[in-house]
Amino acid sequence: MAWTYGLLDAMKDPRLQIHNDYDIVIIKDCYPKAEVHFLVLPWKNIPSIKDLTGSHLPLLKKMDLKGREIAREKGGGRKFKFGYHAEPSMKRLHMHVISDDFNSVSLKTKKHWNSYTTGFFIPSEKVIKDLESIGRVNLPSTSQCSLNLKTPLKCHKCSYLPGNMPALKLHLAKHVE
DNA sequence: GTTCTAGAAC
DNA sequence: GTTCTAGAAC
Repeated sequence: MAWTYGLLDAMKDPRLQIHNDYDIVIIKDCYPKAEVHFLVLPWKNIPSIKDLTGSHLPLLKKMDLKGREIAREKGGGRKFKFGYHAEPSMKRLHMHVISDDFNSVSLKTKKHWNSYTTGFFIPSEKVIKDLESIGRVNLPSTSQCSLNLKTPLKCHKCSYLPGNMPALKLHLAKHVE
């Protein structure tokens, strides 16, 4: 499927690049799911989080550090999440740098929501800790991933349980103000 | 990953 | 009748 390789073109596009050096690039997500949403990618051909080993630690620590730096510089004081999807749809390892308002017209589905707010989202710190301790990332199983994505909607900041996506989006607006 | 839309849910 | 979601896309 051609669309799974979309990020390989996007990361080369200077119009999307926020930062670019010899081993990593940071781009704006083309369909941001929050007010600020960047992707940190290595130039090295690492297809997915499943391919990571201890040898990637220096690179992952740099991606983490640069991601936090960009969030500080471009985040306008917003709070951020840093991490990876357990089962990404697109090729090339990419770390999400996403502001925790989730205020975006591109946030449309339950899958979108649950991919950032359940165990489907693997924080960057955990990826690094797993590689340091066991030399690989301990990921949820395929069935655990599927359950995470189908979990009933829940607000990430309070106990509110929205009945559907429009209700969630109305509720999120209250946390922003 | 998105777009589109049938039919479920209300 | 309208809103919303889930699944196909050759």
